[in-house]
Amino acid sequence: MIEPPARTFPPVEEQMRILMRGVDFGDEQTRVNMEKELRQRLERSRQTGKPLRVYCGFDPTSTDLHLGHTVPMRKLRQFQELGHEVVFLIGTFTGTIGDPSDKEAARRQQTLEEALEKAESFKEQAWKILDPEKTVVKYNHEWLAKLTFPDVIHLASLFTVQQFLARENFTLRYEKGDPIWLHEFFYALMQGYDAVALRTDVQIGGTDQLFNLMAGRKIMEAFGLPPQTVLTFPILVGTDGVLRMSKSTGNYIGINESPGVIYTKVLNLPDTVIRNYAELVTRWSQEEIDAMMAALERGELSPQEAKHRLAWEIVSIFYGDEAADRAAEDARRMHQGAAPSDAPIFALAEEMPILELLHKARLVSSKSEGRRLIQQGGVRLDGQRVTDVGAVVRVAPGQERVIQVGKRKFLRVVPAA
RNA sequence: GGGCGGGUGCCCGAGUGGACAAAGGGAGCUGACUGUAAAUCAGCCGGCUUACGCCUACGGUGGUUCGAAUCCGCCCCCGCCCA
Repeated sequence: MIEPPARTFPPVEEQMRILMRGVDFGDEQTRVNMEKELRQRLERSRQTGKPLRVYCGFDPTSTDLHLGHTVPMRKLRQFQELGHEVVFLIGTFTGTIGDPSDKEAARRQQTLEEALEKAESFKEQAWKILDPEKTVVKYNHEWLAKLTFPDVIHLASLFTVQQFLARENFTLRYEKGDPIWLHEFFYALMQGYDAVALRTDVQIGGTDQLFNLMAGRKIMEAFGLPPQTVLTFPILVGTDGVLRMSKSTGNYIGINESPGVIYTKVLNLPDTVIRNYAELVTRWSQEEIDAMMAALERGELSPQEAKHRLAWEIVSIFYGDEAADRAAEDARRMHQGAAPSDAPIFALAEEMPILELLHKARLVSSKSEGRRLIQQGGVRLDGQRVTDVGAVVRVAPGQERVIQVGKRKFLRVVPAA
């Protein structure tokens, strides 16, 4: 075993200031305890020159990462920049069970193959935030799938049923008479065992993960390891302004979505979530955010304007300033009924009934839907409302026509080469 | 293992032989209104079709019937209570 060369780290208090920003436990005592633990760990690491090992797990339940995922990832990035060792853990095994933490019902199970496939795309997207050179990627099926039944029984024996039933999401389902499958209890055990397998110093996650993170501490102790320090963060609400952002509730903003889509989704957020977004997904300092919120309060800044700033900032984080400028301009044009610059283009070889065109261009999911939309006045061709369901679209050489469905869907129709 | 109650469209949920593509609510979509959103009002909301209509659908499967989400058999699954 070769010892890695000792590193040097910034002063502990400087690290603490950066790392504790945004941390929220929902419980003051926990906060005090964890802050103290983290400080001790940082001090020791500074003395020994050994970086802390920090991790956060992400279950590959969909192919795309969204803004909610980026909140803990940005914290990982901070650890990374301070010189610590970051593990980007992909829950290839936990993802097949489904985390009951945020669910009123059990999540659909998937196969390991499906999870592995999604893990690949996760990894790629993660590099928009994390430094790939400094990140260790791990997959938890590598150790969880190898546990034997006695191992699992041992893990299970560390907890009581009451401890699990005390969790709100289980209590609610229990009281409602909704099924709670036994395997759902094992999620926390698996996540806790990840911490053992990784010999981790710090684990971070959303506040909804507190139970799972604490379970990890208990399991580490049972394995004779010092319990990990846990840091939790507020939940990013979704585009509905109420529920936690997640793909399954459809209220998400994917970091792989086009700049235009991200920009307009942010613009359409309810006013009430501006602070939540400003604090969790921007690069702004606390002072800037407080100033902006104060200006909003005094009516000096309109909510629309604040959301334009947010939208620009968020697009800029993932795509750069230029793309953010373009997205802002497109949003303005779209509001006036013009096609945005990134509207999809459809090459039309010969004239085609509009219903077929809408369907082929995937603006509608069926011809019936397209027919209804036309009857309701929801389809425009070059700004003119289409009234005839049987209308035929043709495009002259060199010409470009614009089809608009509803307020937000645009299509540019050009002649096929 | 036993008793009882259930499994309906994206979700919740009504429907117990024909009037059922299936009440109602939510979500979603379109239009009007509005400073975006929300709220409100109106419409739409399985597919194919100009339309008449046709096809697919009420856990699975096999029956009964002119006709089944609805009745019967078998199977699978969930909840509650008992063991």
